[in-house]
Amino acid sequence: MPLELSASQALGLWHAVSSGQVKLDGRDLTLRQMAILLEIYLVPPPHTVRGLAAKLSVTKPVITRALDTMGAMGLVTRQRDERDRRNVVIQRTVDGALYLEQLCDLIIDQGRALKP
Amino acid sequence: MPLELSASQALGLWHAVSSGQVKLDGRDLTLRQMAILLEIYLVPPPHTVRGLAAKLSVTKPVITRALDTMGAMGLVTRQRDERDRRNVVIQRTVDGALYLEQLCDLIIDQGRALKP
DNA sequence: CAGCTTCGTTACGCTACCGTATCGGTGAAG
DNA sequence: CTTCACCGATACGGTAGCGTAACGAAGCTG
Repeated sequence: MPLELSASQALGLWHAVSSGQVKLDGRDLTLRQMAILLEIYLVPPPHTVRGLAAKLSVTKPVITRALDTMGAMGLVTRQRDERDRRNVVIQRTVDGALYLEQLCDLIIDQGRALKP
Repeated sequence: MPLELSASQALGLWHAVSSGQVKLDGRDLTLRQMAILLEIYLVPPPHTVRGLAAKLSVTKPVITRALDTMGAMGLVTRQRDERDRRNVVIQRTVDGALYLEQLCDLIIDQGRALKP
């Protein structure tokens, strides 16, 4: 199910959704934080700090800090891996799912409202 | 030309493009900065600080700072309005157009590559 | 056990953004 | 000319991000 977008549709959609996010949601997630959050929720677990860092080509402290921030927002949770206690497993939360659901609705609505 | 997206397509696209931006482009624009940049390039001029602030429901210093940063990156330029010298007109640049063209390609490519 | 690797986290100095408040500069009205 | 309204920029204190480097805890190897 590939998606064929025109240049106008692509940038128009990005514009509408970005503006909508800025106007509606006070939380100002970084592009990196957004990428991390989506990775956690859209890719099957388990997720580790090291794995996320490699997947996004950023350093580990970037992940740790992002998890700190998004954890304080209630969007994710961390838990020690009991099988290898060096690892930390990142887990999803209800609030995080709700947040992405909201984003999803915004994207779909703005896509539907693309002006001709 | 409305665009009908499924939930999976919407979040998948957002995920792929966000990750691509993080990995490929060193510039880490804030969501707000991105919204401002797209507003400047997709909406017919003239653009003023006050107008952008109102359009995005943010304060004026946010716009001034974003223009400082993106100006240093070469993405936009500022110029006094000679007809009413209180105003500042924000203008597009070649580099800014190239940057958005790159983003556009990324969105289109990732949309096309959405996994079934 | 000692030695080494692999985790995630923390420390450090730095830069950039935030919101509020204020500041010059400009235009318009009395 | 004085006064007032408006626009963008700046100052300020606070917060949060960055990259590099070092750290403690946990596993692995011999």
